Amino acid sequence: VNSSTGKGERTRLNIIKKAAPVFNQFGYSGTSLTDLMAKTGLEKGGIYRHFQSKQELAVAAFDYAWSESKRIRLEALSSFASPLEKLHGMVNAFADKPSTTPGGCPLLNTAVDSDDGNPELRAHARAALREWLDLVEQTLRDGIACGEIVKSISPPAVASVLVATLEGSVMMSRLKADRCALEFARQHLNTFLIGISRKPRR
Amino acid sequence: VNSSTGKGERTRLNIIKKAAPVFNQFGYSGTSLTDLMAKTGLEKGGIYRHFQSKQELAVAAFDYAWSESKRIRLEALSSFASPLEKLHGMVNAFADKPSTTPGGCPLLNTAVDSDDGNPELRAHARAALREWLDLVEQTLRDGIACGEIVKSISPPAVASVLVATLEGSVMMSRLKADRCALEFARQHLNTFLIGISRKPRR
Amino acid sequence: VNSSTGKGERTRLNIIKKAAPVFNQFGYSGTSLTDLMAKTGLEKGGIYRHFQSKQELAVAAFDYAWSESKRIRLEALSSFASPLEKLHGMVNAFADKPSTTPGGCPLLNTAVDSDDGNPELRAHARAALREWLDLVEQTLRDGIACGEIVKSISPPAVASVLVATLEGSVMMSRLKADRCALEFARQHLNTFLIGISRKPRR
Amino acid sequence: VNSSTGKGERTRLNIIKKAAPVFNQFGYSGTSLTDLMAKTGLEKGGIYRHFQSKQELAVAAFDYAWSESKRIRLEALSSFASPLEKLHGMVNAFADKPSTTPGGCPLLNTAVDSDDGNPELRAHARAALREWLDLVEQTLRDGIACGEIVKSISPPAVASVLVATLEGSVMMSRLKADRCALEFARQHLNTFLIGISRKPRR
DNA sequence: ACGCTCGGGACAACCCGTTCGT
DNA sequence: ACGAACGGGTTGTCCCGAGCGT
Repeated sequence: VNSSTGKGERTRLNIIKKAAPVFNQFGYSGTSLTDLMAKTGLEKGGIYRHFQSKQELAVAAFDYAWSESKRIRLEALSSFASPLEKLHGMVNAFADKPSTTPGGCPLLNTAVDSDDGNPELRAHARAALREWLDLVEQTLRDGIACGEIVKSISPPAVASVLVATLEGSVMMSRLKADRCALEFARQHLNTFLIGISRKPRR
Repeated sequence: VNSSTGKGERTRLNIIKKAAPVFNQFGYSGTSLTDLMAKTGLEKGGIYRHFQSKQELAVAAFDYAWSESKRIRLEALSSFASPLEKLHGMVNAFADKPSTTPGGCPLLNTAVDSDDGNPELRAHARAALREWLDLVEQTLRDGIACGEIVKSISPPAVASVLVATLEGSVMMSRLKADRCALEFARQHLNTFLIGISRKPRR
Repeated sequence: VNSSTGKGERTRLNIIKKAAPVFNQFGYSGTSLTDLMAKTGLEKGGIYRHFQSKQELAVAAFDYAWSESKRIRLEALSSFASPLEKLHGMVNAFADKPSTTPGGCPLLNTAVDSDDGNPELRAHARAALREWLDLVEQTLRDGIACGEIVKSISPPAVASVLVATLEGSVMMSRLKADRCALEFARQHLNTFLIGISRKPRR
Repeated sequence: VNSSTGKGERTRLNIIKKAAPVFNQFGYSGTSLTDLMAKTGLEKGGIYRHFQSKQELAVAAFDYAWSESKRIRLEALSSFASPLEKLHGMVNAFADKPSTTPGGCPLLNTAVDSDDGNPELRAHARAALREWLDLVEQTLRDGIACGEIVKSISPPAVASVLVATLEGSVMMSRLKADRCALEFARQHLNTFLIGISRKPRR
């Protein structure tokens, strides 16, 4: 609750912080408790005191990784006042640092990884996507409301395309081991955003 | 299919066909030989006669899944003559059947799954992406050459964005368990393609 | 034995004690972890907690078996004061109980068994042989120094022959399932030792 | 039966020749059919046509290796006329080439290797030892009969010691990876043989 | 309360010796 | 003589809980 909680709480958080990159890189079934032991410096018993199961830890690790993503990206947005600028900011922030945690975007990774079983993890990934889409949609609506963005667009559709393009690009960039795809996406989306903005009459 | 192949070859192909969906759904480390035994109806020894390792089988399964994807999508394209129509056809074919193999797009899944180790698998995924991008780029260039598409666009950039948007959308659609994201992507990309086409003078 | 050792240490030692005869009887590749599980009463997880691999356990088991051999034989020697008597004692002790561990002499067995690969195990067997030869050689030199043994012999040569005769005999006795070869060796070596001793003048 | 038997017989012999060194080096349970396939160039089915089981092949391989040993050593003896010279010849031949098959003396290896189960193999090893001892004993008796060797020795005892010393030495030489032990044994046994020979009166 | 030591047992991938149809 | 399949074996790792010491 408060920041200076007991030792247990600190250990728990430490485990999560150390575990998050591992899960993000190797996936749920690709990560073993032995890996986690090595990273955390704890023994299995020490880990299991704080989490009832590997899955519970994986969920906590995803939540942590995602909250870090949000924190970093929202920070980058705080300096912008107008909705349109915020949208450009989102695109640029993502293209600049697509992976806030080693291993790429936690949302993409977890979504793909939990596609089979693991509904718990999947639910959290779904919530994360929902959050992100909501943020974009709301910003679009704000832009429409303040006259920056044309009324004719559908916020859910635009938000969906924007997120999809970014996520698809991060996959491609990682696979090709270059940044091209992300740069192409950045340019395309920025141009697209200008296309849906209301131009001042002359 | 292959007419004069021996029994072994047929069994090998059968194993691959049965294994491909499993790997595509559960990932490399999420798929056990026991799962594969159940699906193929073979014992372990029977499987290991045809593949030296799980990894070799996984690679073969990916190659098969990807070749199926290509076959199905290229079939859909054969009826179109003009490059622009082909591009629309690609988008529509993908949006209509994003997963030619149970579990979603093999490229996306394998790219994310093999992000950690498994460089062999990764190399094949990379080659698949390269193929796809090449196909789109070439079609774009054909379109430019025959005057259907404006010269100002950059084929690599457009191809990258197109693929990224589709791949990102399939991830989102699967995660949300609806088809919205794919439909939004289809509409967006079709509109975008029209935007880069040369309009006949009136 | 060790008074203030933890439970783990006791378990580890117990595994070694149980494993030593099995390895000695069936050899390295002839011994399976399943055999060891049966003998120790532990599950695989319990065994692998204390040893990183089968090989590490095999090495520990050999060391234990050899140290037992030394202990038993050196005990038998403690009552003798003169070097010559010690040498007779060694021969007799070996002929009386050639196998301190079920399965025959660990040195012979391990030397033959590790002849192919398994350099780790081989190194330990080599060290054991070295130890034994050193002991005999030193005793011979002591005998020469105190005038019990003629100066003309070569301690390394005599030690080598003595050990070889005993080891060869234990192989033969086991193969023939009788004690003849050992008795012949005992008699031969005792006579030989008398032959190299300095007789008191009359 | 006759020398120019059919193809099957030749293949069978070829398998044995290729298998013998492998079994001799790695032992019965250390040798897999896969190893044998590699060495013989045959498939499993091809091997199993000629032998009902791995054990049957191992037995045949041992018999072959042993018969080769005998052939080579008896060849070396043919030039000597007197029993005493024959005995010296045996010692020297063994010391010169202790391993007629890669991996060391088949008798020693098989005796140690088959100490556990594998009574079939053990029986053949036992017979081989018996043969060798018989040969030495008979030569000793011949020496006594023709007056070359003193009557007071016991042929079985001397034969046993002679064989034991050689076998023990080959183990030691292989373990130490030098030839010392064999040379010490050669010298010791030759001296010993001189010691039991009847000296001409002066 | 916390963390570690110890052990369990199921399961991992992979290889074994063997049989049989062709 | 091969090639296919089998089924149980191999070593080793998995995730997890019980219990001890701090």
